[in-house]
Amino acid sequence: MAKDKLVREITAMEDDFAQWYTDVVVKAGLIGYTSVKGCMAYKPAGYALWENIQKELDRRFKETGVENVYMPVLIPESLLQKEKDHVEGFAPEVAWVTKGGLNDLTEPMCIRPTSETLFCDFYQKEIQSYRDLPKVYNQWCNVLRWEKETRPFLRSREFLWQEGHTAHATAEESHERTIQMLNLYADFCEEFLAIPVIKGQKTEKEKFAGAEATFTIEALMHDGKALQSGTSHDFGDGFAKAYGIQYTDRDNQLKYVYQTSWGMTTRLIGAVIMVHGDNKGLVLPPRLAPVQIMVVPIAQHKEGVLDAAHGVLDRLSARFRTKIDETDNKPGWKFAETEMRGIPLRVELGPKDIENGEAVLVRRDTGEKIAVPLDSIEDRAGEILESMQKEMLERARAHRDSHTYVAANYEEFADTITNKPGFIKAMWCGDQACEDKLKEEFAATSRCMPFEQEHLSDVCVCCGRPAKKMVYWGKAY
RNA sequence: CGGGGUGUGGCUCAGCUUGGCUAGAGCGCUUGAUUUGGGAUCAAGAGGUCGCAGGUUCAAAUCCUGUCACCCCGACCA
Repeated sequence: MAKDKLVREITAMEDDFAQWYTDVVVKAGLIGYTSVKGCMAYKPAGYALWENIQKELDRRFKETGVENVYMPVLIPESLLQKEKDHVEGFAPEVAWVTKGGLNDLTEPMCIRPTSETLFCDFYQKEIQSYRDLPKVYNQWCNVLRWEKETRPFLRSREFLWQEGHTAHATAEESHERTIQMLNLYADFCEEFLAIPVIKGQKTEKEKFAGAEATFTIEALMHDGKALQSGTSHDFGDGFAKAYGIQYTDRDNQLKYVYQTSWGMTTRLIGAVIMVHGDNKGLVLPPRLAPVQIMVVPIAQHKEGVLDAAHGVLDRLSARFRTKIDETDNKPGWKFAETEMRGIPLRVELGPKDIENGEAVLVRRDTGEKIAVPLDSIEDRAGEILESMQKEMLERARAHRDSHTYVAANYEEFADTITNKPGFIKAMWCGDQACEDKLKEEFAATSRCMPFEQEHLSDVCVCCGRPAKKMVYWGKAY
C-alpha cells in the first residue's frame, strides 16, 4: 500500500521518460510553473543548485584570469544587424521591445539572446592598443530566446547562464583560450557534477552563428539522448571586422582583434537530473548538493531524541552542508522526501540507535544502510560522500560507454539509431548533405567531431565516399 | 508556424452527448486528538467569477460564435 503510493508520485522512467523528468523537477521542489510560458519560478532547492554551480565555475574561471562584468539587457536593432550570420542565426528567436512608456521607440531593441554584439560594441570603444589586450571578461546574466517548445531547464525562454567574451591580439591566443575554457568546462562537469563528457568540435552545420569554430562538450542522458552541455567558440577576427574592433600593435600597425565566447547554462541542472536521477527522484552528486546530509530524528516526541539529533547535526554541520527534518511527518514521509530531493546522505537517529550509541547512514544512490558509531560519524559520512561522488561519475561513464555504438555502414547506422538509444560513432565525408540526410531520415544530428579520433573505416557511413572524420551522432535534446 | 488535445477549489479530474433545483470526488490545506524505524487514523472546517467575451433560452459548466492560454506531436534552438 505504502509502496503503491510512493510509486504513484513519480512516473517510472522506463514507462515515460519525459513525464518522469517533469515529475522529478516538480516533486524535488526545484521549480514552479508560472503564468509566463517557458519561464520558471526557481524555488530555493532549484536556485541553490545554480548558486553552487556558479560559485564553483566562477572560482575556476578566476583561476585562469577571468574578470566579471555586466552588459545591458537590451540590444538596439542596428547593433544586432552588424554581423550577418549572427543576426540570421538569432533573428527567429528574439523578443523585441518597441515602446518606451506610451511612445514608440525610434529604434526597436531586442532583449539579449546572447551578448556578442554588446561586448563587441564595448570592446570597439575600449580597445586601442596592444597594451589593452587581452580582455578576458565574463558575465553572469539571464537571456531570452523565444523558443516554440519549452521544457524546464532544458529549453526555457528565459534562462540563466554565464557568457565569457574575450579579445586577443592573435589567432593563436584566441584559439588557445577557446580550448582552455572547453577543458575547464569538461573538468567541471566530471569533477563537480559527476557527468562524463565528450570533447570535440561542431561541424559547419552545427556551429554557432558567426563563429569560425565551435567546440562542445556532449553528455549522454539516461534515456540515451545527447545533451550539449557547454560550448566554446573561436570567432577568429570575424566579429572584429564587422564591429571595427582594432588596436595598434607594437609595430604601429592597425590590426583586428581575435575573439572567443563560451557559455554554460541552467541546462546543466537538467543534465544532472537526467544523468543521475532514478525512480525515487533526484540524485545529487555530493559536491553539488546544497544539502549534503539530512538528519531525520525517529520518534522525535520521545525524551532525548531531538536533543541527540541536534547534537549529531551540530557536529556534522562543522564539516558538511546539513539540515534536520523536525516536522511532525512520519519517518516514512521524511525518508521519501529526502530521496525525492536527491539529498546524498540521510542520518536516521532514533531511541534504539541512541541506546546503542550509533546512527544509521543511508546513501541516496545505492540505498545502502550503514550503522555507524556516533563518535566516528563525521569521518564515516565524509568517506561515504566521497565515494558516492566518485562512483556516480563511474556509473555515468559506464552507462555512456555501454550506450556508445559503432556503425560501419548505412544499414548498421539505421539499425542502431532506430533500436539502440545512445551515441553512435561513425565516419563522415565532411559533406553537409550527409548530415542533412541522416537528420531527415533518423532525426539524428552530428554531436561533435571528437578530439580523440578513431579510424573505424575508410568511407562515410552515409554516402560511401572517402571519410575525413569520425563523428559522434545521436538524438539530442 | 502546421496537426491533435485540454481549460471546472491549491493539484488530478468527474459532470457536458440529452440545458434544470444548493456544481461533486480524491489528494492537499486549517484546527484538535491519537500516532511516529518506509508516504498514519479519526473528527470538525475553509476554499469554486466552471479560461474570457458575446449569443440562444424561462433557465447555460452543459448549446452556438469569437477569443485567449496551456499541453502533446512535427519544423527551429543552450
